[in-house]
Amino acid sequence: MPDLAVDPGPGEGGEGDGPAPDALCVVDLEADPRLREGPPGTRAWRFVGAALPGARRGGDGPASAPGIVSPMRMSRLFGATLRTAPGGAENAGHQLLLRGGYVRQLGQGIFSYLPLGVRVLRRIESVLREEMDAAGGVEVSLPVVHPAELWRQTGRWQAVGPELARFKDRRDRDYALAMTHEEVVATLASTEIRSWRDLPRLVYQIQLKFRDDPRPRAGLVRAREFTMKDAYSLDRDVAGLEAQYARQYEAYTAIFARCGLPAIAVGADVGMMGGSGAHEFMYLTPIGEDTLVLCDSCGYAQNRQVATFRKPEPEPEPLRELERVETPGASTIERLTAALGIAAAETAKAVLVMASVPDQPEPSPVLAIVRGDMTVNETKLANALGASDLRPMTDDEIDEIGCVPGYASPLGVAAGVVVVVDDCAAATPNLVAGANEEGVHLRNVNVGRDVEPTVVADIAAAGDGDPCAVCGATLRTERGVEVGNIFRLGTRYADAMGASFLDDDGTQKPIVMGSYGIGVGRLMACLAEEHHDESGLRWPVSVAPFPVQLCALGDEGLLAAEQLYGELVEAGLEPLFDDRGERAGVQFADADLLGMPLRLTVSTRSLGAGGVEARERSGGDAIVVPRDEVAAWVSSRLDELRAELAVSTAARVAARTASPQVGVGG
RNA sequence: CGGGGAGUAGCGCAGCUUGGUUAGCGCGCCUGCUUUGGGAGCAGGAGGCCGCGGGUUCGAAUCCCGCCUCCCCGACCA
Repeated sequence: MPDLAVDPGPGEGGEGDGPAPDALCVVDLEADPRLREGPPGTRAWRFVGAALPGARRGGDGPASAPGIVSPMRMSRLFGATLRTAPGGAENAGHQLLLRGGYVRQLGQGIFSYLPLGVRVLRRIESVLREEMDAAGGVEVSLPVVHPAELWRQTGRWQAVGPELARFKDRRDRDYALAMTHEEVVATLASTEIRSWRDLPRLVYQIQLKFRDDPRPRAGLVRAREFTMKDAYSLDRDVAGLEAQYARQYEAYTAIFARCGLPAIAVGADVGMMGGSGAHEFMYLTPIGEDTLVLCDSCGYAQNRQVATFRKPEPEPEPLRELERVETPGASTIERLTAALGIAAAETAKAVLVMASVPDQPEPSPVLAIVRGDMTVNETKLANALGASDLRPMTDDEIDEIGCVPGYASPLGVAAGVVVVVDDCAAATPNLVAGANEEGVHLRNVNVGRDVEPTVVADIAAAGDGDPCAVCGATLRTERGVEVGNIFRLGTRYADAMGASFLDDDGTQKPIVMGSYGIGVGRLMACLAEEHHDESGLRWPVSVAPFPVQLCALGDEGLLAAEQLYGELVEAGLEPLFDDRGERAGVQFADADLLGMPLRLTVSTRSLGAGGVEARERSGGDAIVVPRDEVAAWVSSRLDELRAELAVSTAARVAARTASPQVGVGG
């Protein structure tokens, strides 16, 4: 028993070699009868914890990750379990995280993590660190408060809008809260990277971000303040970027597999990041807000924002004379085709928007044309225009450019209106289009002859039933949550921040960058969504806050459990010990709710049966493990669960990516 | 930002239409006794600026005005 009076003094038991004092106190204070009498005093807590030699035992985490390898008594846990979820929590995963005392909401999109939640985060983070390190990464920690100047240099101070939270300091200088860290990394690189010999590099951090999301929702899935693993690759050339990009793709695949999240990579839009190509890693779930376009035949997978499809080849026919046709009340494609007895594919649909283009002070009017059997994809349209933002035109604005709602047409539109025509509409002859006149359409409109498009591009949305652009098989859509992404940034940030290096040919060249993000809290939320049942969470062994929960029933059970707890701790198994002395039902219900992979129960009954009852949260019958084999059994069962995880996660992915009609088999 | 909904005890809710005793219920919490393998029973108890501010009234949780916050649906993201 350690001497309570010993004060190790500052410095000892600190960073690196010592245990996290609080974690230890929890274990050893309680074992000291002197401290069980009343609330432990601050002195005793601090001194006992710090004075214990070598008290952190076992665990597989590195010594630099305090808090990961520590057991816990529920009597010391902070955070109550709730029988009913707070109102407003809609999806099951979020409800269970609230009910289990993992997280609490503080404000819109702002969350506190309680001890259990923190432990899940730490587990995920240790997977992230291992994979980033394995990919050649080095960890940094970058500021959350950024001087505005940084963002002005890349133009994003103006470009990103209110999602970037801004404030002034006491001297009226502008600052931003970090929503991402490209600017800071590029600035650092400009001083740290001098020669081609300093490249390639990969820096990463696990750091807070703030994005003033216009609409946070679904709990941790879309928070405003969130923790993100963000990595940045620095390379000499595009070939180097491609190599690191591929390496990150592999690392991400490994990360999600290890965490037990069924996620797939899809091609994606680059959004505000800019650059030349990106992938998003999507958790496949109906609660997802993104729509993915998938081909079961060839594996084509893209976010709908950028997905393409094989458009029909228009029948060639001679161009006929333009012809007015009265179409009273036919202000929609549906009514128009009914009125004229033609197919939607024979019509042209006009969509009117105002587009904000970064260098122009005022948004410009845009008239976009697709065939009536297709719909406009706003992201594609924005990309075709180089626009940062699109919004629907108001009625006044429509009037101003000489259009009539429902009969809008590129013919006779005001000068200066940007006309974007989908490539398929441009190639289809003799379309029926609006006449910019109430109740009147035009037959035989031909792009090129009657309409002079500013841009011809693919702006049509792909969807269910469209033919795959690659193999022609039928595409289908799936919902997903974006849990990670990887961007090829190129030299945009290096150019802006002056981050260059001296190459071996004696010339200064800009550093080629990539950036790679994973939302840690979002990943946790997705895991809760994926791994639960009606009674609670069912954490994958790799991310569970504790691998095993120890329940103790009755006085005899409690006594035996105390000893067993010590043995498990000794064996490095990090048990969560329910030492509250609650009734069986309460303990079991909480154990189910909290969701540790294994549950051990010690009671008069189990001891009479020869040992300890063991049960898995994922299901199956309870078994009795002989008293002196428990630690070994737990250890080997956890190993098996770890091994099974990758397989079961792969199966979960397969179940959602294979086409439904393919039998699963026995 | 547009549209809809909600703020009453730690959590979930009723009361409000038609103002009027001390603002209720379930769960949770505290004390005692009994119980003790799937959220126990009995008894006793604690806990409320009824979101905030103003107004109407003899009197406001309740009616009126303003504001704040949160949730949901649409335009945006890890």
